[in-house]
Amino acid sequence: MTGNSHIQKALKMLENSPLKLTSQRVSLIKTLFKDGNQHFSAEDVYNKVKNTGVRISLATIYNCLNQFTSHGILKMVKASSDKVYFDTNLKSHHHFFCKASGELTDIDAKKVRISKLPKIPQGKKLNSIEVIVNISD
Amino acid sequence: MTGNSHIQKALKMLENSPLKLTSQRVSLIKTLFKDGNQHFSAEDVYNKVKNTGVRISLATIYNCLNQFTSHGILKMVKASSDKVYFDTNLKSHHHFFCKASGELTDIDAKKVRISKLPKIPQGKKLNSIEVIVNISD
DNA sequence: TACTAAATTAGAATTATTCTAAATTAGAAT
DNA sequence: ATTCTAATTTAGAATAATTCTAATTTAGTA
Repeated sequence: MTGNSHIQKALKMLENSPLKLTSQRVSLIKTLFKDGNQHFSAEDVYNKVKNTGVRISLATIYNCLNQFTSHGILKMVKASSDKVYFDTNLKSHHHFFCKASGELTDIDAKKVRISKLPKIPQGKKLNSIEVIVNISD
Repeated sequence: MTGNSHIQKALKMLENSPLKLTSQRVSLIKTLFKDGNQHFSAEDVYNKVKNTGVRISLATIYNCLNQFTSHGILKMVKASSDKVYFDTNLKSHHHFFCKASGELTDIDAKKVRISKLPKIPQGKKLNSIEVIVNISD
């Protein structure tokens, strides 16, 4: 184990972005990408980081998560919940969402095939397709 | 025109539900279902109703929209926005969402075919599949 | 007509998120 | 190395959507 490759890849993306390499951003990435694909809210991240001993303000957490998202280092997921989740899985994929438990799980893009789609409205271009499979107990 | 059939159908659903037939609920349904399939936020509804001369408190709007949703008289839609939208289109369908304009448009279920889907996790059951086609200018 | 549980309401409370303005810092220029 | 400047961080205030509270009203039943 010569360093976690998820972390390395994310740090590389940060370096290649116009964002400055601050200690907060580096700590954040190390915490977020440590355990592979994960979903978390801003509050989750705030606590996760706090547990590592580092202290980053909630405002900074929000700032960074949003900036990471707009620079492709994270994805944002909105399921039928009341808060935004961030996703370290950057590959194209979909989600199971269980409203009762609030649980969000990845679905590999390969496991879903969309074989028919309507034409995109005049003057607009396709950006992404999100499939949310709502499940319950 | 012997009365709007969308309104009639929604009112029938209200009557068949355990919800009481209050003047607020009836006004709401008449306003919401007047123009066919529509998407609106709670605030939109509040203003829409106010324009008809009727006054219903915002708390009641929220209460009713939520109750209508859980009794199948409305659908709730969450796109990549910061508020919840309610949808009078009860048929199974999907959505185009343009983040820039905030515009949400229906896609008929027939225009989308999902020909492959992963198996549902242990002990859970499939509830619904939501496809959001994100578009931009 | 009276009764009771459900519904409505104003306004307070809550939650997630963004904003503000002051202090700090990364990275470029010297 | 030192200085400089724009970007970043931060605490705390502000905002926006939504839910809660507790008092009043009402629908539908007895």
